[in-house]
Amino acid sequence: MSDIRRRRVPRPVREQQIIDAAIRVFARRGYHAASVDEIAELAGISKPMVYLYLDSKEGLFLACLRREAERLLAVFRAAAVPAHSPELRLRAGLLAFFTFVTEHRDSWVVLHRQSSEPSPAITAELARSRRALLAEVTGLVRADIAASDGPARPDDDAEFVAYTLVGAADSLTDWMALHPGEPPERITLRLMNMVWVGMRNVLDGEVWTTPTQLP
Amino acid sequence: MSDIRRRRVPRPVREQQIIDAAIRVFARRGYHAASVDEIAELAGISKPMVYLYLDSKEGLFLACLRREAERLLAVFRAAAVPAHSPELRLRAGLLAFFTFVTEHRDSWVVLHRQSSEPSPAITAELARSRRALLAEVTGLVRADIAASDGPARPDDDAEFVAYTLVGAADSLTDWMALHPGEPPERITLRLMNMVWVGMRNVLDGEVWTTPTQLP
DNA sequence: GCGTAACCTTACTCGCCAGTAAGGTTAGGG
DNA sequence: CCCTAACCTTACTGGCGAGTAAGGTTACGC
Repeated sequence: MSDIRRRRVPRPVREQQIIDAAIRVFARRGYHAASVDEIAELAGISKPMVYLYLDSKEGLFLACLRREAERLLAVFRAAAVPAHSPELRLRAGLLAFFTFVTEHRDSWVVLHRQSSEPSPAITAELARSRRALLAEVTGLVRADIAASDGPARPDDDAEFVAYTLVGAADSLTDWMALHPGEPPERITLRLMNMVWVGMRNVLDGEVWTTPTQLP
Repeated sequence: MSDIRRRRVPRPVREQQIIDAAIRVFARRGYHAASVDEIAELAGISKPMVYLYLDSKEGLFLACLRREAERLLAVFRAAAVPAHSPELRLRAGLLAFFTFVTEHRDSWVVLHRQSSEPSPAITAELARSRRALLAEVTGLVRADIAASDGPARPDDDAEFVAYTLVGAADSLTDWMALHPGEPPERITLRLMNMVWVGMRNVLDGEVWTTPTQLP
């Protein structure tokens, strides 16, 4: 480290340290159970600093949401560049996602595992960031529709596929925790194997191909 | 209703009413933000009754978890009977799930959308109920492996597929909220279309069938 | 070298909520 | 009819945690 026992730290740096600590605590305890005191202590600072810089517990949480949503989206967009074919874009996007979650597990928990509605502002920001990710995925899926030779499908289908993909990826996040050795590449590969063919089925209209007996 | 303005209600009935109310409040607010007072009021009763019958806030939450986990498992098992072919079993299981969530949205939220760790006992019970559902799905997937003619695959793969399915189904729960008209049958059909073929790919070993260009 | 702004702390207040004490009321068995 | 157990209430306590008041300390520009 280059900081020679510097107790006093300039505001922009300290703000990031506070947000770093907050993400860890919010992820571990959830919004309500997290205490600002614990966050402050983890950031190596006392509570009033948090209020001076981030305004309130809600403001602190919003700052976490905004910063991490931005980060995740940036990583995702950088990977799924339009230069590739639709399926390679999707593959790259998934790989970027799994890599991100491997490195920033807490961020994903804060962004996507919040059940309650602590306040209108938080509900809104949470909805914003989730919609942004879903929109990105839906865009990839739609690019695939355009590349397909079938008739134009309603947007419903792209959205449906996007929800399926995001949900699957989120759940596989837990699977990763159970299998620490597994590299993101292998998970991406297996998930691609599992959904790529099926996506075309859904996007080309619903034709369940192999019913062996009818109910 | 058959109750002729009966203020006093026998314990077993009242307990269920309290749990009903608790599920609604826990789903809406989350474990920590939920107040026992609000639950009591919604159950048409005063707070000490809750403590008399369910012991503590934690005990109340555990009762909710146990009752609803049991319910969901029962519905799922009743639908996915071994008499059908593997794919029809899976279809029936998914349909049962989506039907259950349509009718008992709050139960699913309480069972599956809890990020924090309020107490060791709750963490344990939460893990138990999730593992039970995953085990059920993994069982279905394994039945499919047995029916497949490929070599015996490691259990990893069945578990991987189960996580993907549960995650996708959970996320589609949100999609359902956005499309209230959509019947569970249509969602099940689309999801089957999307994953059925791909499952075989994963279970038969990873062979990404259609890469158009390599990275 | 000194003053001022930026950085930081201790030590509070105040409201909310889990949990409880103490006792009131009705059903229904004898 | 009456009395006891089951049902239910009002009215508290105690602690935790968000938010703040008041003031102390160091860097750094001039």
